Amino acid sequence: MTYVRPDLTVDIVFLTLVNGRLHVALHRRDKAPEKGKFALVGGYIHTDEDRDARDAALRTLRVKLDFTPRHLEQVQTEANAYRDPRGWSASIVYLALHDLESLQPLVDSGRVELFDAEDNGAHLPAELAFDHATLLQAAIQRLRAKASYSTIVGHLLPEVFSLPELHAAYEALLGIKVNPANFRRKILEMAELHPAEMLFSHGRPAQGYRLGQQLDYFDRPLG
Amino acid sequence: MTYVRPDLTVDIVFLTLVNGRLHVALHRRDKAPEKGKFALVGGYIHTDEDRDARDAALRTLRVKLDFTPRHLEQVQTEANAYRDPRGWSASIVYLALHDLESLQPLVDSGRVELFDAEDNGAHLPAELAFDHATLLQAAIQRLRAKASYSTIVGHLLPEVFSLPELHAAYEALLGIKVNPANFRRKILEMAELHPAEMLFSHGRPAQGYRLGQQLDYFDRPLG
DNA sequence: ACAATAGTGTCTGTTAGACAGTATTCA
DNA sequence: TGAATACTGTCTAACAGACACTATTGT
Repeated sequence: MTYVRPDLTVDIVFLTLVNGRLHVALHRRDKAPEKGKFALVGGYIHTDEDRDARDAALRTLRVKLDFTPRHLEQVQTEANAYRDPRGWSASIVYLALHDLESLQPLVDSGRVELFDAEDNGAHLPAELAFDHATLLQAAIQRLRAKASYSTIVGHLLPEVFSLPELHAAYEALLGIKVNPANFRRKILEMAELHPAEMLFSHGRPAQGYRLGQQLDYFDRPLG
Repeated sequence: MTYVRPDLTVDIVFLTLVNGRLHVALHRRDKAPEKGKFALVGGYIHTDEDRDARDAALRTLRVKLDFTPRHLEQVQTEANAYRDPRGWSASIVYLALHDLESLQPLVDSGRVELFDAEDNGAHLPAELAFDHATLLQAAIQRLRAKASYSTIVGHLLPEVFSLPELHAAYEALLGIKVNPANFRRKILEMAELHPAEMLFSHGRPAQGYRLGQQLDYFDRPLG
């Protein structure tokens, strides 16, 4: 006996920080179904060219946006009979993170639009395609959960960042206040941050830092 | 253009505790490919009867084992060109947990065999089918990670359990020693445990507890 | 010199961990 | 009454959080 094989796609929740608020990169669908609605960047897995699902996500971002994000991780798989009007379908959802600055060309060229994703999606377009509003919230929840016990927040910042910047991103993402002095002490103690060049802006210059190759996980929550 | 749709399956990593060691329920494959090898319980998604992937996992367990586990959660999706000799395939991996006692009939009737899954799989059958050895390790890693900041360990115990039992399971799973007095104070403070009937064994009877409906998550690691 | 931002030192209340002691059962 | 296990009280060292202070730049 053979069974009907559901469609298998990847969808990428591409997030960045704009003025301390999480934003998601969406684009308008140019094909039916859901034509004209805003949607996550995504696409079918191409079994002939993708070695695995992660490859499919990276290829999709490369082809549709000409971009490779600083961070990409699998979040979950949404697979059911009712998410797509065409029938049973499965989407492997990925979370992608990058800093705003290097993302700006994508926005300027119109390949994606950024939408404020805070407040449970209150500022998003009224209707997103398929179940993408749900997928988005799941990815944000994952990001927030990881934020308090890992260096993942660093992937929303430029490659070299200062501790005050990291501190601000941290506070924004978790919606809490953390004493700057204590933040500094804890993060330097728990995370592997590599000193980089100094960063200049208004007042005293700040020490720049770079993340280690791997995400590192804290033994206790930060904040 | 249409694309070849990969096979879409669910595989369930079914774990329980035997004498303080994690064991996994496996069964022998009775069909090619990989016929005769031990494998995770799993199967195809039936688009005609399963509403979603979780349903497919539950149905698979019901049909193949006549059993519904106390806890079932999605772990990750392994999707690539090389995990199945027949070609591109995707497996949505679920983690299932249950206490040993109520699982025993399954073992006795020969529907599954339990294997010690500790020590990185050193005590498993030499070769598991497909990439199931990898899927198993991923699920165990997830369980261990969640153990330190949630009540998930409780799902490896009978519905009513004592704090010393929970303490022992906790120590076994994480491979650490925790002072019993401190464990007791912390867990009662952070988790929602509902007092149940007393449990008798050798010495002084222990207060029985029952988990709340939802897993609860701690604000700080336990131990 | 002053505004602005980065970074340090130190005090205090809370919590984690160690450990001694008490309680309640069965044999 | 003693062995076995469950549970409680308390002391101490470590840590989180608060906050005052110093440092280094641009204007």
